[in-house]
Amino acid sequence: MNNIASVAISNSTRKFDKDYHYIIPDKYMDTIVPGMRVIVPFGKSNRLVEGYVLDVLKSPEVSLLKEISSVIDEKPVLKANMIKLAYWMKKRYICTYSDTIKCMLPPGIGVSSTKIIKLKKCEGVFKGSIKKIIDVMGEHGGEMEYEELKKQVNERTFAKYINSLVEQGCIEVHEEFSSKVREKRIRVVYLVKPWEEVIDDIDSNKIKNIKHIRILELLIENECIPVGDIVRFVGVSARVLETLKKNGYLEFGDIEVTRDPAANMTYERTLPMKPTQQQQIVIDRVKSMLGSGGFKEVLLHGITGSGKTEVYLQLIGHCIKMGKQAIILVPEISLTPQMVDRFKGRFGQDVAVIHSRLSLGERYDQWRLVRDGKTKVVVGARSAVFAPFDNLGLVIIDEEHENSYKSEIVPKYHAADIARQRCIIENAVLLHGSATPSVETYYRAKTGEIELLEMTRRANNMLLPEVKIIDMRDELSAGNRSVFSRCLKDEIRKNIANKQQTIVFLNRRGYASFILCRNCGYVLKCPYCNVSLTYHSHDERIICHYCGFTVKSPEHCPKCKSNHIRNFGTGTQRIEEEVKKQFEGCTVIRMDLDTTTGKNSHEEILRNFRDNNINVMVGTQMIAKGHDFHNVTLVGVLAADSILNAGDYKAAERTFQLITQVAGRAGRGTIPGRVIIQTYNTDNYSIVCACEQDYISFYDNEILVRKQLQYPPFTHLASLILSGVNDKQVLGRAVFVKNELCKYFENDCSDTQILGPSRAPLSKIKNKYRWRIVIKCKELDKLIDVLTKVSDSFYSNSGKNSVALSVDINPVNML
DNA sequence: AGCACGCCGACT
DNA sequence: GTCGGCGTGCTC
Repeated sequence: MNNIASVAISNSTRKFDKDYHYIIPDKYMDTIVPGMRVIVPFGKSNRLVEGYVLDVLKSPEVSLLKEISSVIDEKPVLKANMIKLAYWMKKRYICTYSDTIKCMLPPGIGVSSTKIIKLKKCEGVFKGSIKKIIDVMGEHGGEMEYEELKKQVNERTFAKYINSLVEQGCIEVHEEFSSKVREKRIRVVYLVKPWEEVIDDIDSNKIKNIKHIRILELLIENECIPVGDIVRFVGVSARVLETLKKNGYLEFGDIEVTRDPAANMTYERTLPMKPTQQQQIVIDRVKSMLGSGGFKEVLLHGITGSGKTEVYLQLIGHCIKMGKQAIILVPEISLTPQMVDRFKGRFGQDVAVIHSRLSLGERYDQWRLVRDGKTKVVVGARSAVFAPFDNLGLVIIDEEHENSYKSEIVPKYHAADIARQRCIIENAVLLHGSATPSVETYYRAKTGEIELLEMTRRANNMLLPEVKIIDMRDELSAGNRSVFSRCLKDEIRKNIANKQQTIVFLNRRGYASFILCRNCGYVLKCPYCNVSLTYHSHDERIICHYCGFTVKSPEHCPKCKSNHIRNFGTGTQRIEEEVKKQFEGCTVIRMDLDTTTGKNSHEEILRNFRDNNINVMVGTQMIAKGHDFHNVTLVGVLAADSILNAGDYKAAERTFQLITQVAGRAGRGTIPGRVIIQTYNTDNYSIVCACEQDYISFYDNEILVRKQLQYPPFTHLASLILSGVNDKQVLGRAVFVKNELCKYFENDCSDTQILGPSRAPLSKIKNKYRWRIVIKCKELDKLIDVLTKVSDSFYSNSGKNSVALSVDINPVNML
């Protein structure tokens, strides 16, 4: 008999996270299946906690098991595929079951408990604090929440008094469990008398109140109507309905409704377009993969404008026809109404759109629609990779190179890795799409690990913009100290005069400053790591973020000895002011993280820019994506090398991707666009290749650099961050971790490098000091294995000192 | 994490 | 002699 449940405990820590076995009581024998949440007694005090049933098995290995206390769900919240994924994630990300499962469930679904105290009998004489407790309870009708009572009694040893009162049988404590989200139910009314009789009653003047007649007429036409609607349409109070109930006409009831964010929207139905020849080849190839029924992974490298989205739509359509489900991931920033319209327009009710602006309730309902098989497609950002389908056919990751696919919180997963594992478990096809694929993915495609499909022609015959690179060293020697080159200034003036719009792009990253000589263009680099050194103002030193190499900030350029050496880091805000100052009467709008905090501010700014024909928009990467502004004919890229010098091994790649994308914003209309790129590194390959929109040359160059410096895809990186309030203590723990690492890597250390500990790039956040250890290792499995051992030993020997360890395997951001 | 057990100082 | 401080160890 399968009477034992293997349960993962919610909110556990690594230290005690494993499957615990519980007896399934007879009354739940037929209800409990894997994937349900239960309440179980846990720990010495048997406090009741939420748990997830991972498995149901036979006969106990140990006889002293506790029983499951109660069941939370009617239907499992996790299907078999998701439980498999949870096992895998726990290993891969060195986290807890609970961490992984929280990714899979909608926020707010978790139960929390409230302790309720009830007064039973209060015989005898009470004094002091005990009397106070009894009195307060009495004032509240003999029943109140534990926390509330504790607050009112305000005694240090409150818990003790409560325990003794429970022992005496004076009071009773029980726990109630509830979630933040639940199904939305509304009150409805429906007829209980046959409608023929109701009509008779009306015709025979038995009912004299006109409002009663109106209500009954409505109910004859509609089976059941929400109370709120009747109140609104007929203009009566709910009282009137009570009267009708009393007279035996109607009855009240509850029905469940779905909170649909798209309920009041209409979408224009779009039909599949006839694919171009290149699109057709891709579609046919992926269709045949879908037909094969096994796991397949493919990269679609399609240049901007080659019509990737239409390919996605047709593949998803095919997937639905096969009776399978599909997930399409897009960067959060791309989840704009235009994008949603396109999917809703094609698939209607079959598609659920999940984005961060949904309320908890809306999210919960969308999640349930997917779980219950009521939708077949999910469009969403990173977290949508966990959509609870059970017959997955296809996962598409659009703009696969985007950083937003990497989670910044535990577990620090990359959506592509989760998608791959899901597709392996569920025999589905994984498609990465991008105009500028990440070097890692393209490498896998070139080496034949995954299939490569290409679309090299534009579907819409758009012209490439004319790109000009401006050497800012020339500007300086010509006496121009402004942030704008003379050329860009002229072009902006022209655009203002011609009533055409301009986008000025600046990748502002306050802390990512670098040191550059404005005379010769030399950037200070670490002698050991070939990355830029960064300036730390608090001790006026320059530091390498990789190995910890540091020197006092120099006053003269080490190369040309000039004193034009400067610390760089200009923000968009300063540029906005600068535009206003330089171009009289110019209207300007700024879009960056600081101006888009509001709910719809993002859309608002873009609409304002378009509709009011604002002259100049200044912004960070968020302006780089997706929007077609037909009147934008000029794009200026300031400090194109700002990321290049940020001290990250992905810097060149990111620079290339960003410039390629920003340049694509110019000339989307009929007038050809101009792009002006200002830089001190006119001959850097990432900038040159971006100007020519030449991905292949960029890749060929970059892959050599990666190989030479042993960076991904040739190794796997791990970043371990130790943080805590006491700087010395943190360093001490970092050294401990380093020693542990050396110990475990000792046997085959030949292809592994352990760098650090050194101060993390963000050396102090919220009063916590941060130290970092970076590991480069050729074998992922080995790396994970060692890191698991090291973090286990870190926690089992953590003592009272409060230093936290955060492990990120293959981080996308080294800053 | 939370909670109990356990072994030493300042109070009735 | 007891109350209660928080170090240590465990959680089916």
